[in-house]
Amino acid sequence: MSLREKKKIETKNKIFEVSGRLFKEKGFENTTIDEITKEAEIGKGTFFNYFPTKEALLLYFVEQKDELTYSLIEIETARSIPTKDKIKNLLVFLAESYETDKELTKLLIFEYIKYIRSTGLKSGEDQSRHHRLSKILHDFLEDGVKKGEVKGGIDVKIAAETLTAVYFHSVMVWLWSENDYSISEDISGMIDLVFEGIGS
Amino acid sequence: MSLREKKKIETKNKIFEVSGRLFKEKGFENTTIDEITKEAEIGKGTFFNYFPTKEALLLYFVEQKDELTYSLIEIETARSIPTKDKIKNLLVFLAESYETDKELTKLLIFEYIKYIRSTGLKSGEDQSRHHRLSKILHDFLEDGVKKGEVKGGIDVKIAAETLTAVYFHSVMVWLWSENDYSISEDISGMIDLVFEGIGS
DNA sequence: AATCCTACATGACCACAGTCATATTTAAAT
DNA sequence: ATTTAAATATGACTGTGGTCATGTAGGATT
Repeated sequence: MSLREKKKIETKNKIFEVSGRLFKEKGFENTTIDEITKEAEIGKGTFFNYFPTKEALLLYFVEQKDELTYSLIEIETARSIPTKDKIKNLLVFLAESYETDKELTKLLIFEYIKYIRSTGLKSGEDQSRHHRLSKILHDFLEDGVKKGEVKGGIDVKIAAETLTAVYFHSVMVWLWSENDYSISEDISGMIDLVFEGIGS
Repeated sequence: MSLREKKKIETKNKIFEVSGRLFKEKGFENTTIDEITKEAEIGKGTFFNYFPTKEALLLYFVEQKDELTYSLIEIETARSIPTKDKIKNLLVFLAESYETDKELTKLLIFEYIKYIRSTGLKSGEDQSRHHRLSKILHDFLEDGVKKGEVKGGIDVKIAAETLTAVYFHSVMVWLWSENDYSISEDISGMIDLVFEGIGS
């Protein structure tokens, strides 16, 4: 590895380290680029050589967290249990992983939307939460059909989307609710309902 | 009405008029407060006497559009048709009302989230899209139960939330998709699924 | 009609994200 | 070694949203 590459990595790490600390200390909005660059002992312009915007930095944290979460999930859900339980476990686990820090999650979702708004989810490049989750659910459901636990006649794709919808909606409502209720029950109830159907 | 009140209304209208025109001409982001105030022939500070932020202005447009839409809906859905169709009509109608201007809708949703993020949907004051839609669906479903078109055993509240979830999710996915497919079919398919259930 | 009070108007000013021309450091070429 | 080229660093500068102390005009009080 050349000297240049070493320095680059070093600088990027320094920015992470410092900004991570500052964000925790005083929040994202109250931390300025000037502060970060001063603490990291680099010029202001240098920051923008590594991250195009302040938000891009935040986004990196999101990606890292997601990476970890999804890898955990894939292990966890490999167990062979009833399809419905598997789906419940998955969605509840995901939801609970946000439960630790409501404010941060709000911020991240917000920045995420801001991001996809400006970039427009270019050409499948971004396998975003949505597609990823949807795909996993899709697999679960197909498996469920094979095992006879899910109706054979349904469109698995639409079913996966519906469950994804239920999940995201629950998280959103929970995030912006004042009182701290358990999101798990909510999701669980909706999944039951989707399995049973509401038509008579 | 005093002269003061008249001037106030006049100024507010002027800001609307001018900003509406400029937003259409060059987009929200590319329109500066300086431009708006110059065109409206007011001081820059004056703008902030009427709207706390630039986004607040945008939000007003949202509210006005919503007001119109919901009043139309309440008339439209009074007709006595099968519950499922009623729900389909409602959600498809709502979704299609966004279909005319994808970019603007994105912007509005984004600003809306930004707004509720900062204010936190204080104390029921904001009867937001979500609660409003959820309530209408709730009524529809209860009516459906009475008419025997919806299962009696289910929790109507959860069912309403599930349908709301399906709706919002469809709109979101549609908004940020590249290709222009029909959102109506999507929603329609999901509603069918929720009525039938996916469990075997 | 003179005085006072209050609501509103105003633009100089500030904070901060992001840019860019220039400088510096590293690597390659000779 | 020297020169050349390319990558990276830098901070003065800019654009813009938002603030605030001060000014001004409408309306009440005498």
